[in-house]
Amino acid sequence: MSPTRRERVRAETIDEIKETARMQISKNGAAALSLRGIAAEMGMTAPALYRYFDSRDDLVTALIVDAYKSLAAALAASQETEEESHDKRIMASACAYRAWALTHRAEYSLIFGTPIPNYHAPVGITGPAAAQSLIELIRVLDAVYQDGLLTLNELSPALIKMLEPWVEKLGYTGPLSVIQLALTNWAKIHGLVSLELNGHLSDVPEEVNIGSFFEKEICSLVERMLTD
Amino acid sequence: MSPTRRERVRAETIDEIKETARMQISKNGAAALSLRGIAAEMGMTAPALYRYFDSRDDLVTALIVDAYKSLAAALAASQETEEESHDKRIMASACAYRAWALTHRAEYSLIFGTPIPNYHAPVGITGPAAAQSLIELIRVLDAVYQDGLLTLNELSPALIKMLEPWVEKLGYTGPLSVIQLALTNWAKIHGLVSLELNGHLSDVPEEVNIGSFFEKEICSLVERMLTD
DNA sequence: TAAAATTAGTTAATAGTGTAAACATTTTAA
DNA sequence: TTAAAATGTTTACACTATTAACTAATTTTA
Repeated sequence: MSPTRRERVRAETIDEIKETARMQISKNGAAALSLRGIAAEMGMTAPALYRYFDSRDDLVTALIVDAYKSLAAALAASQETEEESHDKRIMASACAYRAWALTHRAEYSLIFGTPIPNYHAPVGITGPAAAQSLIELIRVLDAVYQDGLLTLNELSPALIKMLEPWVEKLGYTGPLSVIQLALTNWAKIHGLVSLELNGHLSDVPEEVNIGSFFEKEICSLVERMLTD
Repeated sequence: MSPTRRERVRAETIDEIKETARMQISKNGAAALSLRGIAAEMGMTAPALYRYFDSRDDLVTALIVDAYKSLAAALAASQETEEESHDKRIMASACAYRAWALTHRAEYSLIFGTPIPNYHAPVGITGPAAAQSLIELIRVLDAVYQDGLLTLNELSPALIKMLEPWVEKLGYTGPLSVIQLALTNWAKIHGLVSLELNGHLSDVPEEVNIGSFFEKEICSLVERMLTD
């Protein structure tokens, strides 16, 4: 059944609230998000927002879920290419991760930054959303594995025990070692991007040179992963 | 000249304020820090704190500088050992980084988390403090370099341009390549620790198994860095 | 030692914040 | 047309940082 008029304008209002919130976050930082500010910019009063979100935390949770979806989409889009070479595809994935972070700072800080005052993410909701992004990173490595070109590690019992919960969570049926590689790759990429975005790599955050630094690192990361 | 009585109790009060702040941060998160809360716990009123810090931001800055000093000290302490083998010393450094992060969550989130609402770190003050920590990471690698056991990379002109500012900032006179290795190592360690602390690696943040995951990663990181 | 100056605290007030309750208005459905 | 549901508003409360004005204690100086 098609949505009624009322449902449509309600959905539009929700989108407007979230969009306004994202603008405020990218302008003043995630923690400075203010319901009153959002409402004012929309020509409403703050309590009206409670018709759409039960609390500020609920709004933040919705923003986080959206952010994960957006990141997953960006990663997926990076693989929609004719390119066959695995190393280039991995590189594209890593660069897409960094590019998304640089162009979606509000969303990035929502996901990976220190949470907002007194906000505690409901893992039941944000967990699955986060998994979607990681799955995209795994997909790329899985393709390499399918071609028999991935250097698999031997896993200690302790490692296996830690990785096993991910199997179910991600719904990935390949070897645990692929998950392990995806996680460590993610950590390295994330480490670089995180330091860059928080200004720990340079006083001039917008330095172009960091891009080449990043690419070189991903390059050597890829080299060590591929057999041939 | 020895400090007067007044200077002494003033210093003690400042310490008490900072200590109370750290407790609040580790309890409720960095952004939830409240001057009123601190004052209440100390049996004072909030405005009295302004005799000791010009603003909440100034207090935060002081806490950040303290945190960097504490991290640098922990890293330095990890090297005060009879152990001669380089890989074990590097491992000790990395583990000390992680251990410090796990045991000083308040300080860690102050340094590496998303900044507090509307707080902007004065780089002139926090920058040098941050450098102190990085220097400790470099020191370990420099020892390897001095023994001629470090695999040095060739640096592209773009990379050199990015790394050069660090030379002056850190006061390190060895090859740029050592700085590059220290930075990328730091990024990888930081990536792992950051994901772990923010609960991205597991639903159960206190899982012991993550430790073995971390150690295995640092191991292979070290392997690739040492020649022979 | 007495007076002056500095320091450390207070209370009161301003301008923000999220959120709950009560009420009014508009839109939809019977 | 009437009842119900949805969407607002205003008001109020308990928080937050910060400033100004004032008081009391301490230290310094004459």
